[in-house]
Amino acid sequence: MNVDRLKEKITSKGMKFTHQRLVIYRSLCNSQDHPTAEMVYNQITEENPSISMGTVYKTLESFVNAGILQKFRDDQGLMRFDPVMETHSHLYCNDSSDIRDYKNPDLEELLHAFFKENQIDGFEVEEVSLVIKGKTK
Amino acid sequence: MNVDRLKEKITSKGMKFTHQRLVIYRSLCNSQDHPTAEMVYNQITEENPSISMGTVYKTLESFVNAGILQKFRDDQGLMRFDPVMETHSHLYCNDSSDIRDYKNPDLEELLHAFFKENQIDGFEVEEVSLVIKGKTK
DNA sequence: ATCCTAAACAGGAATTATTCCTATCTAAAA
DNA sequence: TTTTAGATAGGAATAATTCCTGTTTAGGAT
Repeated sequence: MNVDRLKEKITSKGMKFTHQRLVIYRSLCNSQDHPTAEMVYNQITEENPSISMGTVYKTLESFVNAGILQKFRDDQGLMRFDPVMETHSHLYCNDSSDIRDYKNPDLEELLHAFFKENQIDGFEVEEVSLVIKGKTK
Repeated sequence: MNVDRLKEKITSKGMKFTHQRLVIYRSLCNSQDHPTAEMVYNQITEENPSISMGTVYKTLESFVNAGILQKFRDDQGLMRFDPVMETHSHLYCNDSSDIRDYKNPDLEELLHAFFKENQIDGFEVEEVSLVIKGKTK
């Protein structure tokens, strides 16, 4: 994604466009590994040594609030950030800390139909996601 | 569950039976709210003021290793402990930090069949669980 | 029943992800 | 160009969890 499109993404949500936000958002868009705040910091810090850890945290949180990123917790309790906004599941590798994306519309359809059919007493389902654990082959 | 059955549960896994383990395991068996280590500590500390926080953490971890408890992370990154060992899902209330159990054999069957049918390239599924978010009605 | 030892415990220090605080700076509207 | 609300840097504070060490104890052996 080029700078203009990154800028457009950021400003379209009413956020000021800053160098820090560009760098942090670009880092996420270029990564496939659902990085933690610290991973983002390590990735950008060589080219941008003046960007502080606090800014990374605050910026990631702002992106989540603006609807540009999703966040979730991994097994170790670390917050992970994900630029893919569509509904999808994650594959957790039991042998490493790898987390891959898994998207399957059939599965979503299946689950949607299931919970429409099987109402839960005293609970209104709003969002269902899967935690899939296993081994990379 | 009476003391003898609690003791049997603990010793059958090759663990020494101690007062601390009894109290901590009993607290979990009597709770429905998937408590954190701190919640367990608060629950037992009035009757057992000499049990330390470190012991609560270490004991819960030992139970998990022995296969007496399950653990998982909630949205806030807190470790939650669960005496229900069978496969089941959790309902996360969006308005509070409540987490309820949800068990449905049909759903498990459905998911099992789905992943048998839909192999994932380069990944071998070992365990699937659901994160269900919504509102308590 | 007593002794012995590996394991468990209490208490507190250390670690670490994350949040908070505040003085300074800057994007972008006027 | 000026103005100012919001963004940032840097570091202190917080909080869940782990680690460390000296003491105690469960339960098998004597």
